[in-house]
Amino acid sequence: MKKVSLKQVALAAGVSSSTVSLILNGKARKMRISETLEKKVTRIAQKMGYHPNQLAISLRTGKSRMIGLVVESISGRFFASMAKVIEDEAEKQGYRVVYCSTENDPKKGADLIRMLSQRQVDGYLVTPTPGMEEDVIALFAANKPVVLLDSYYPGSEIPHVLVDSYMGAKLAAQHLVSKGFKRIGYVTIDLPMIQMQHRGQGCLDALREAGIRMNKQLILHVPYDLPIDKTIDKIAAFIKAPGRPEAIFFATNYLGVAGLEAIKKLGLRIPDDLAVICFDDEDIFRLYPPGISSIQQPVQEIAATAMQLLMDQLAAKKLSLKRKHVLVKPTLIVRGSTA
Amino acid sequence: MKKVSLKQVALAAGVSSSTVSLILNGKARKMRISETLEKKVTRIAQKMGYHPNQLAISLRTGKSRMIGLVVESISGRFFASMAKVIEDEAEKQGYRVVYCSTENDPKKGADLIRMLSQRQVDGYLVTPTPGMEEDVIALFAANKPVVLLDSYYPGSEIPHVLVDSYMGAKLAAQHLVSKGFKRIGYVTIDLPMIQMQHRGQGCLDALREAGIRMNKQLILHVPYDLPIDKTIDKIAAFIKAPGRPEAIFFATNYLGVAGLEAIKKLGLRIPDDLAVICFDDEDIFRLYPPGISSIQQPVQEIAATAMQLLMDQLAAKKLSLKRKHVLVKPTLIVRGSTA
DNA sequence: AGCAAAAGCTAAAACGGTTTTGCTAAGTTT
DNA sequence: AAACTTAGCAAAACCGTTTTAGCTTTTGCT
Repeated sequence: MKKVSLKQVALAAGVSSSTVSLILNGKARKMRISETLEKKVTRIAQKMGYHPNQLAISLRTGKSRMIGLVVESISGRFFASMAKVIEDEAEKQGYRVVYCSTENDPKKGADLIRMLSQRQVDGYLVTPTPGMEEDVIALFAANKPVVLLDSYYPGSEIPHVLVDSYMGAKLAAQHLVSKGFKRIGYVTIDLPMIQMQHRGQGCLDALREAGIRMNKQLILHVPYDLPIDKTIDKIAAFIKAPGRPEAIFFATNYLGVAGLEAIKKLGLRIPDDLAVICFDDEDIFRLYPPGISSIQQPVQEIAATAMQLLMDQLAAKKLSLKRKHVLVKPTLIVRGSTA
Repeated sequence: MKKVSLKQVALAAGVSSSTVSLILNGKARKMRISETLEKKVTRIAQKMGYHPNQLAISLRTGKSRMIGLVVESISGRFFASMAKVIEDEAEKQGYRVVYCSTENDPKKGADLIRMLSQRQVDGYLVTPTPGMEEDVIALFAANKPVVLLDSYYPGSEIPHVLVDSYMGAKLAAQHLVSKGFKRIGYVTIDLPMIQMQHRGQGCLDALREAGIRMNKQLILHVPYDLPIDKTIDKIAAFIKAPGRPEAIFFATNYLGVAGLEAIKKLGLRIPDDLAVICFDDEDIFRLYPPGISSIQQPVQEIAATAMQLLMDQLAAKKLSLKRKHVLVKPTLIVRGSTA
């Protein structure tokens, strides 16, 4: 089944390996190989079950036809929803996708970039996490095709595509306001990533414009490396603190799910005791009674656009793209949790 | 950042590339390279930012240090829960994992195997799906390390590790019986995979042993390629059919989630109107009120064992393993849905 | 007939490493 | 002093493919 090399085919056909290579790559015409021979070699290669060694091809040509996808967590929803779209898109263009997750380990990100580069991937799709900034920027500076997903590095020119966090957060907050809620809580994660700042700002602006002032007690910053049960406890404490919110806006779906657990633990009813909305949708939000409102990211569009940007870079030698930074529009999904 | 080759390091150090290779691979001692030179070359390589081209190494050594993981769906839960464990385990042994999904496309499975083999992966972890049987068997026959997950091919000797479906199904059915339910429905998927037969048999035996006879109307076979909304409708129809079940046992978590949607649609209350238990746990089952009972697979154990089996094959030249077929024990998780 | 051009294919270098063998010079034996 | 070791490194073969630059043999033309 394996181990059939060009050389063996050549031997069997009684020709040189270059001839076989030319024929099998469709360059027979260009190289004036006779049709008779072409047919013969093709048949023999077929019969012997020849399949080229992709490693050798990559080594020789310098193109691996692989792109690396670096995400935060391979079990996460972002990955799950993105992966298939990206893979399909890549396949259409003849590329394979290699998935990697940083698992929030600052140094693992750098390692992964290095590892992908050693394996000669042609392009990189990465969701920026703290700790890999220099490596990604170095990569792009070295003229490697890179597209950032879900976030970006302010000050760097690296192409990216992500949802409009500011707009999404504003939509969510405005929705809560329109439902008559006054004491609106905001639960966010304590990570220095730019989109988190945008979400906070969007929420703040919406409330300010509605004439609602936000005090510190209505904002919860959850440390990013807190274990899940501690996170739930922290949110529960936040919910039942004096001056408790009537509605909560969770800035990520991870926090939203933790929030649901906290609410369940406290025995509160949604939306009667507490309304809930969450940035970024989740399977569970659709199903969980009474349905959790959310800000939905157009995942399909993000993935497709990112691949487009990447393919542009792969194709172009030096051609500078026009739209390198894409902001896609989120959608407000209203469900029972904010009724 | 890139493009530093062995040769360049050798040139810079004023030695031959073989010397550099030997030193960088720790074979300096064995080859009696002077310590002075070793230090010097190491330093220079470091300073130049040399990183070996993995493709070239693989081509030369014949080992890619990659293993291929072929699953049904990359967005599915099975993948999500398995991937991290496998990746961690692989990393410990210095291997990278390449993920692929067949997406239930019979011919894509075969393509993937071929593709992985062209990329010279060292070993294969695959969840068998219809349509790739011959290819996987051929692979194993060609002496490639292969381990099957989640299912297996009866009659083939390929190592596998999976949960004891028969026992799991029996546990679930017995649990329902012990709760006093008489009219127990069984919803399964119409796929010819062996573990599905075991689940059906386990359920049947449990009921028979309890003196409950199962009639055809209490069994629903959902066609495997039915779109999700049709599946939900079909389950809903099954639930409200004459002679409706008091409790339902879903044979897969996919069916279980669809079932929850159906029940929600019908406005039934769990467990008052209908008790529910499901083979294979899901995140959502923990959270979904009142908690959905399930048969939990020890995912961690499955993944670790599978990697163990694979690594054994990778290490051994011909050494036949003792335990090639592993059946792990499932656990009954009792939640509110069967109270 | 003589010569250039075209046809049809191959040799060889290159990609970037690993690994075995070989060569030289100094040190050790006898 | 001749014969062996041994230390220290370089040469070269090899992995499987692509690709360019030839090398023969025909064919076409005058």
